[in-house]
Amino acid sequence: MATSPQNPTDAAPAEAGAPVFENTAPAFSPLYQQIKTLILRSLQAGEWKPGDMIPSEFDLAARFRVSQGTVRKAIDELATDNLLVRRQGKGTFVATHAEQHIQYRFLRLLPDTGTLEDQGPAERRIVECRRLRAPAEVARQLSLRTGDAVLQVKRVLAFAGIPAIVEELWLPGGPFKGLTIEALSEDKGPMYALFETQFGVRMVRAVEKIKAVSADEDTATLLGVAPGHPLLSVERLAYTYNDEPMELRRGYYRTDARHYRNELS
Amino acid sequence: MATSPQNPTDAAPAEAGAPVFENTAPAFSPLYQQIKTLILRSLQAGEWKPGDMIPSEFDLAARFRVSQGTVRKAIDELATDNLLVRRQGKGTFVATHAEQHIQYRFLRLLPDTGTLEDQGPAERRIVECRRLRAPAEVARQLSLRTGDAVLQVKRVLAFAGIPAIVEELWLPGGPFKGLTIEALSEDKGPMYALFETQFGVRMVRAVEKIKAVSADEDTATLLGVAPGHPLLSVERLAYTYNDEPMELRRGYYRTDARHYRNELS
DNA sequence: CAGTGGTCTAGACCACACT
DNA sequence: GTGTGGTCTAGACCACTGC
Repeated sequence: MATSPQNPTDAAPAEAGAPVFENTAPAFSPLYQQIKTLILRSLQAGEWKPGDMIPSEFDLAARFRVSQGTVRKAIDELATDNLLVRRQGKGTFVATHAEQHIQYRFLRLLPDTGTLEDQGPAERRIVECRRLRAPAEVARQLSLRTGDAVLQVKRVLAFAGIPAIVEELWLPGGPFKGLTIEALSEDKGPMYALFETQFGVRMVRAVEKIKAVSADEDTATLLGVAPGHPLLSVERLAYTYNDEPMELRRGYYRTDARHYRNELS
Repeated sequence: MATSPQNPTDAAPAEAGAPVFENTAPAFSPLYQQIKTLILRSLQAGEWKPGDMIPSEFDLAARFRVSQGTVRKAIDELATDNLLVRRQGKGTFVATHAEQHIQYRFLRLLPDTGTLEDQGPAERRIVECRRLRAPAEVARQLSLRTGDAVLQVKRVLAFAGIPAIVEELWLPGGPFKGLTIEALSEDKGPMYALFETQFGVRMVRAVEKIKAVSADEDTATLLGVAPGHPLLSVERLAYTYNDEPMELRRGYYRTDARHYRNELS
């Protein structure tokens, strides 16, 4: 490939698939960024599914007609974004919520004392799973129109028999068509793993807004505390590949014996 | 430098300062990691202070007798850790809490509605600054011995006249010898910036534990809420360069019109 | 203009995993 | 052994900043 994207030389006659076209737009973007975009596109299109091994750096370099080092830089950034996982000697894999040794990658509620995997796995109980029309606020956050079909799921998470979290999920009806309370209840493992295998939806990142609130009657009952008990209110908006919002989640966390852990840097 | 750390060739007679000595220990670490450690050591030693420009990649490469690309990789990682800041065309600089266009890098409390820099800057009021002996729990977290000298600071932060945060800081007495309530009160700008300029202590990262609690009498009065009002309890342990804990901070946040924002990925 | 970081390439060799 | 990612080098050129 040319040393300058604007000035291709003999080595690479720009054919179909060649990612270099700088002269078209005022914006300049480095080759590795273009490669990154192309890889992302393949991820979105489902060419490589969560858990799959993607082609080797060398193969991708040939496919995109750039050097292996350029592909490497693209993959490096996708790996630090947790979209890909590199494994030396084996290959590069599409990240997945299943099979990640940490069971709940997005759950930040930890016990105040004791180890990480102390009192066993979380016990899940699905309370409800309904199909209904999106309220205005839910629709806005999910980039839908008010009244569009959405799924509402309520569930309770407990540790060692003691309920710790009650939460309500809102999912767009289209991508999650066919989701039933039975499928949710029977499933073992993270819900986001089920979303991947059953609906091809991979949650990539999320933003949470946290507040302290007083428990209302219903929530207090579900969590086994007195009404008015202080709870952490956690509102999460989760996104799939293209910064497309795919889940709105509102949870109430008991923090008597647990805390929400956050790392700043 | 040699292509193999274990097998130096003619080009670089290992002299003082050469970072390569793989045969001494069973652990293998890549060259760029060793360079990273050496740069970190210079940062800790204060050879380059916050805001300073460090030598160019080329100069560092000569100094450490490695290629520029290897230095680049080391600096890349230090930059993603927010220890260094690269500025194209200008140089690489030591990160600082002052002069960062975002005023409070570690403060995650945002207004529910409105822009980032909406209702003006935070108003700070120092309530107290005392020198005393470390309680057991404080000492443990700061890696001190019970009874060692520590500084305790209490302050209130308000936005547009409405108090939003009350917090209590514990600082080790040694590094912060001479810190007075006057210095704190007169200071404009982030407290962590003052720590850098006055005490040479740079906070690099922090871990926060978040809970929901009910306001006690004193806290309620300071924050202008009723006792029992739900508050966010935020306990922060902040570290300087060598993962050395340097500040314990316990804060209570009002979250009526604000929320703690967190990004998951 | 010179100096800095940023991109891209090409090739060599190492460490690791599987077969 | 073969194939993968991981490290290291050397050199060329681009983009940005400030003199």
